[in-house]
Amino acid sequence: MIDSSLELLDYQEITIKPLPPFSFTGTFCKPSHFPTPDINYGEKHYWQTLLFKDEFYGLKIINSGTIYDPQLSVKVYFDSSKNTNPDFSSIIDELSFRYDLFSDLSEFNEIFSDADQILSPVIDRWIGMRISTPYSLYEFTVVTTVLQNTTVHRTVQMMNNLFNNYGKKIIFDGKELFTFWSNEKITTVSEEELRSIKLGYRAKTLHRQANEFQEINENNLRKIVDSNILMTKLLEIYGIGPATVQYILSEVFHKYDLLTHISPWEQKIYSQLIHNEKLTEKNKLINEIDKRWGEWKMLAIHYIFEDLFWKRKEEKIEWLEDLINY
DNA sequence: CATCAGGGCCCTG
DNA sequence: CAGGGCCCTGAT
Repeated sequence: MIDSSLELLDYQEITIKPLPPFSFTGTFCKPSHFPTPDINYGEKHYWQTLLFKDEFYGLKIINSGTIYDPQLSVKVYFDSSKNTNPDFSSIIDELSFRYDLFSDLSEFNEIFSDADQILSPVIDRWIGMRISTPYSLYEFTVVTTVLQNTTVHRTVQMMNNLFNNYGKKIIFDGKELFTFWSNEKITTVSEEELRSIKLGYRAKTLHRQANEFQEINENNLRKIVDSNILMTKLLEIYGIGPATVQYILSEVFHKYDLLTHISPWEQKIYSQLIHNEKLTEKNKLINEIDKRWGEWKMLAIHYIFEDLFWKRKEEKIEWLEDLINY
């Protein structure tokens, strides 16, 4: 790429105290997600880029607290030559929403941490974990679009092609990471060009979405309380169908009370974990999940899922390997 | 080599 | 409301 990289030397350190209990690792590190070149994490540190209100930022998030007295130290790197007065308080608000830092999960913990056979050992390990995302709705929609009808391997390839062509490479804290691009940028790119970076028919989807997002105000969508109303709105976006909308509802908007669709590979995983069998009928699974976890079902599923993928990092789980197509 | 399915969705009939 | 088409790639 001709576009040169941008080095961010100045930073401001801000402190956020999430609502306890809070799991740093559980909230920031998601082993079930595929890797992207805008994020990097280690034991106690997490780095990501951020495109926020047309400005590029680099974030280093440090766990400087404990589960019951949580604290995050966030170094916000910025481009002091152009961005002389960054709005740090808006950045704090945005991170708080995206990572769901202040939600109260005490009811969830109370109901399930002792009595629930499947959940209680998982909550034991991951108490305070949030369903979170580093992304805006637009960015998340791009991710889910390149996930559709393909293997993880090719998804990774498509994301890298997108970041290489439309992202901005920034350097901060010794890290070299790409930022996401704006939807405006994609509106100026032809569908043919998108096809040339091997997005296949998704080129059309991404192009239409970029245009549609000119009219979408994410902050207004965040104000919608009713999950069903929000779901209906989201389904109006081209390329968002029943599978994708579930991920968006829980990961972007932190709505946990809707489960209407189960994809084939997830069906196999739930069958194993809940009924200890190869394949349970979809409706039976949906009913069982609703009966067990009610209003909290998507959060419960997330806990179980991430726990499973953490285990997978330590030891191969045979029945699971077959379901993950790399 | 050729064929095919893969963490869906849109569109048509 | 069921089912074909969609792009590319690695597996067979």
